[in-house]
Order: sequence, then C-alpha cells, then structure tokens
Amino acid sequence: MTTTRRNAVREALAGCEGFRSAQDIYADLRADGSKIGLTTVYRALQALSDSGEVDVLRTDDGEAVYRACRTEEHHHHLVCRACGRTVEVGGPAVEKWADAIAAEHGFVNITHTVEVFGTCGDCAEG
Amino acid sequence: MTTTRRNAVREALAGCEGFRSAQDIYADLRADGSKIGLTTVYRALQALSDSGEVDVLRTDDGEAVYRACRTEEHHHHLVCRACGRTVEVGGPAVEKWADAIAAEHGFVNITHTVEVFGTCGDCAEG
DNA sequence: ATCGGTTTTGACAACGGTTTTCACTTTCCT
DNA sequence: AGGAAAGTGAAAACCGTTGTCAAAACCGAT
Repeated sequence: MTTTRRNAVREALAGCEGFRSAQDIYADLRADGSKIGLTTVYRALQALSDSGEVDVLRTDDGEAVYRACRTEEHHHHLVCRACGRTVEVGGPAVEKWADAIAAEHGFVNITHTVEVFGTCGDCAEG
Repeated sequence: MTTTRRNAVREALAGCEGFRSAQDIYADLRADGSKIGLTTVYRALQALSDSGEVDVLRTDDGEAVYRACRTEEHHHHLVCRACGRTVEVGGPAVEKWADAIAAEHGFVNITHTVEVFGTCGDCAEG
C-alpha cells in the first residue's frame, strides 16, 4: 500500500502534543504545502484508528479528535482544556473498578471510556 | 417554566430505561399523537440538560443521547450495548483515582467522563 | 372578553462535520 | 509495456443539530 498520504497524516499527528480534529490536520498539511484532500485525511485517520495507531475521542460538540499515542497499551488521557496538552495515564485501578462494577450487575464483555479533563500547571498559573 | 412541551419531553425520557437520541424522543412523541416539533424537542433537551435534570453523552458516531437520571448526585453509567438498559453506578474509587492522577501531573480543576459498556445478563444468555 | 406585550412553538432553511460518489491518477504484478 | 487494483481529491450527498422568523399561545392589565 502506497500510504504516502497516510504517512503524512501519521507524521502530522506525531508532531503535536494534544488531540487534533481531521480538519485541523488537513489545514496543517495544506499549510505545509501538501496537496492532500480532506477526504484522504479522513480516510487515513479512519485507517489509523482502525489499526489502533491513534486514539479517537469526541469533543463535547461531537467533533472527532485524534491523537498519536506513545504506547500501544490500553490507557486513558488527562487533557488540558486550555492548551490541549495531553498525558497518557494508565493504571489497574480503573480497570479493576470497571470490571467489578460490571460483574456486580451481571454485565459481560466490558469496554469502558475514561477521560479526565483539567487545567495543566502551566495554564493554571496565568 | 412549566412549558407543557418541556414536560412532555421530560416524561418521554422518564418512561424509558436507556439513553435516547433527540430524534428518538421526537418520534416517540409523534407516535403518541403529539404535534411537537423537532426544534422544540432539541430546545427542551438542552434546557433539561443545562438544569442538570438529564444526563447527556455522545455515541461513538457523535450523536447526542439523553437520559433522565434517578439520582441528582454525580454518577456514571453502565450501559448494555444490545438493549440499551442502563444502570447508574457511583463510587468513590474512580473519583479518587481521577483526582490522584490529576494531582500527580499538576492538573487542577478536574472533571472526568467515565462510561462503561457491556452486555447485560439478559442479552448475554441469548 | 379584549387589548398589548412577551414567550413559546414549529416549519423550514442553514450549518458543519463526516461520508459517499465518481472520474482520474498512481501503483503493483506479470 | 499493459491491465487490474488501489489510492486520491473535488464536489455532492448526508445527517444531526442550530438558527430564523412568523404564527400561535400565554398573561397581566384594562
């Protein structure tokens, strides 16, 4: 597979700290002189998220935002709502809690979404 | 205030167990003979969620879904992805974990979203 | 009841993010 | 080279949601 285009998207994502929308990435690439199309950006992001290379989440207004994550392992995000800086956090605590809660109510085949939002130290001291 | 229309939406929500989209509720009300408009349903849901009477979350495809919750207190949801049945779960464990994680990285003013999806006992034994 | 005004309502249009379509190009395989 | 298969991008379609605006319901004061 060619994926020259997909690599461009991958690298655009790798170069930033927080979550970015498809249109953000499109704008970035165009600003860098790429002739990529919006459609291709969407396709690349879909492929990358299908393959687990990037994490996706939805903003409050329903927009999908993407991020290239450092680790392959299951993790969650602590996102600064001012600057978008994101740190990956993991820990058995939540996982255990989710499993326990689910078992308690007879639910099986569990998945969960956990995201934490706040203001990071740098942004807070303004 | 006591807008009859808003009450209609409130009751439509109160009568069901899981999360419903705005359009679902609109369809329900119309099916019951109401002449309510879609716009009004959206407005009512917005008002109800602003006032904290209903919880909102986003499905994977970005659609907003609403639910009338039994408790005023902060809680999370365990949702059956087959039938939509939802149980409200709470517990200091996650809250503590979120606070600790945030503090550890210097984040303040924390909020978090936690949702657990699975298959409920009834749906699993099919 | 009736008048003014405010508020609520709903058909319709507009919007924005995402997906589909489709014709064109590029790549891959032989 | 040559033909099939995959990739690409502009524009159109889609769909949930929000804005517009005129008509309708409401309400307090006559």
